[in-house]
Amino acid sequence: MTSSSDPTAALLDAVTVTARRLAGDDGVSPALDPSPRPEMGDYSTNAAMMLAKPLGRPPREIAAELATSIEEELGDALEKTEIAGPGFINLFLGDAWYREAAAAMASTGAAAVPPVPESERIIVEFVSANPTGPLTAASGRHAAYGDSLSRILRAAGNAITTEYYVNDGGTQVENFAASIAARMTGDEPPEDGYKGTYVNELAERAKAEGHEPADLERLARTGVAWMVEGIRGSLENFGVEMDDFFSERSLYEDNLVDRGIERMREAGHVFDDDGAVWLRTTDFGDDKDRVLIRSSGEVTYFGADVAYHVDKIERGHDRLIDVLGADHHGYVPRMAAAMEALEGGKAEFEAQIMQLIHLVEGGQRTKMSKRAGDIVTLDELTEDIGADAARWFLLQRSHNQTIDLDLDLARSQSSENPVYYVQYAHARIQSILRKAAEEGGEADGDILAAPADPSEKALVSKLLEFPGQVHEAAEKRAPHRICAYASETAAAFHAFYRDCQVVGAEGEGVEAARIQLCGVTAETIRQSLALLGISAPDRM
RNA sequence: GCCCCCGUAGCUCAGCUGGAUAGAGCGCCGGCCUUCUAAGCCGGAUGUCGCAGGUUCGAAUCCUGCCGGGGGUGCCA
Repeated sequence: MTSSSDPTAALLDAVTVTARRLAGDDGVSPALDPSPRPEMGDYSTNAAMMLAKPLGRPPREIAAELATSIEEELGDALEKTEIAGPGFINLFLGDAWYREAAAAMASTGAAAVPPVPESERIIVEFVSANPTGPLTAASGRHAAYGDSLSRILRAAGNAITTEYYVNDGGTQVENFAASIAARMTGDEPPEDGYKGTYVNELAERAKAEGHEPADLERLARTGVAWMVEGIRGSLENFGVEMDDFFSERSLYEDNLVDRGIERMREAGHVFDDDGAVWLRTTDFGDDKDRVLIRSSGEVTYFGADVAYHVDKIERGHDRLIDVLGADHHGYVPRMAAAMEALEGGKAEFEAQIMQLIHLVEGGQRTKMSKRAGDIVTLDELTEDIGADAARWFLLQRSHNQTIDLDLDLARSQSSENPVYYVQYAHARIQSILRKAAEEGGEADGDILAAPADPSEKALVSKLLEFPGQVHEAAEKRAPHRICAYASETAAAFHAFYRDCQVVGAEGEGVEAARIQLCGVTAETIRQSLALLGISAPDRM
């Protein structure tokens, strides 16, 4: 993880080494964080407080001892140390340290992220909305989250596949076909059918292409194909990279369901009762056993889904991440149990539960029911406020949190959307770099010797956080942290912009150093936005 | 009944594998464009971190109980 070329890692190494030496314990891992306030130095560590208990000595006393060792370890890079509060050691760094740090980022690639020590092959399944209607704004939240999470996990060094499970079998597809048929003949859809206006459009198209209302089988297949086509388009417009669409029906055609159930039967976890075939998920922590094949002979959704997950494992994935809606959380224990029953922990199953999103319009929450047709679609949302803004709104909060998205606000104040704040910083930098290129030729001098303004140091410090932020977002499955980081980075740049002239700056090496810093900042912002699936415009 | 999410500023929410004076955006009040993009910057006001105990040198953060809001709990998908 750490490398000597990473400036903050070098600081942390020095702190860790001295702390371990004093404690005689290789397990001690002190933290090094940017100081909360300038008077508290540049970085601070809690090392002394962590050692207080094992050593049985007052933290400030330990801190004094550690500080001396740290100063010896770091030499000239360090201006001074101070002991503060309950026992924090604050490190004060010189301008040269920041110039070297910026230069290191410029040479290794600003946004270089060291890979996780144990890289995994991960398949992320998300959206997987029924192909009986267009994607809703709620699906959009799943799409934004799953896509961004995948990008972040990939950036952290994992091998990622993204997949959409198409539920093209089952009763809801029959209802769907019946609804189209009804509209073709001018009737109302059945009670539990689909009533959205898009069904009328499908009915028109079916008629135009010579479908018979009586041929429900064919209507179902074609209708689903049309919807999947539309869903692919919606995701594409939304900037989602979906590697595969996996058909539920193909499970039957490839005989994967029978095979999966057979394997579970061999493992001794399947039993027959009341004419149905059950999986004894209670052996693995579920609160009741689950039906795989109904007494009618039909395979349940669960039965098919288990077979699908088995297939994911057989394709060689170490970890299966399912992004599921809050209404599916009760489903998690049984799938986890099934995976345990079958594979005995060969692969990790992990569910990420999305909480609800409420769209607020005219001060009222809109109900979203696909069957009633009372929906705001993802396409409408994308068209309303743009894919970039939509993705930002959907990603900026934890996926684990119910959110209100005020559509009126998103529309009317789109120019004040936080995403523009970040994009604007990027565009501003590009403008500076264009001007620097036009007036080029004078940007030389010793960059490392150039003095650094406080807002330059703050910006460098923020940029240095990028790899750690990516790893933290990956570990916590939390894209919203990247939103926060991108905003902070933009703010640090805007402050720098206020304080520091770049092109034509006075002083030995200062202009060159600042141009370099601008380049590193632009790259970091661009990469951050890329992790969110948001564009980084050069002009606004 | 059982399970999951949530309760932090007027609003929407970060922070929650414990650390210094609890943050951001929006909204509100007041300033800043002859200078690389004012979609920006600076200053100001606003908090019983739901309540009560416990653990700790230290709790918004961890533990227990309670209150309040939302969701789930099918031989549906």
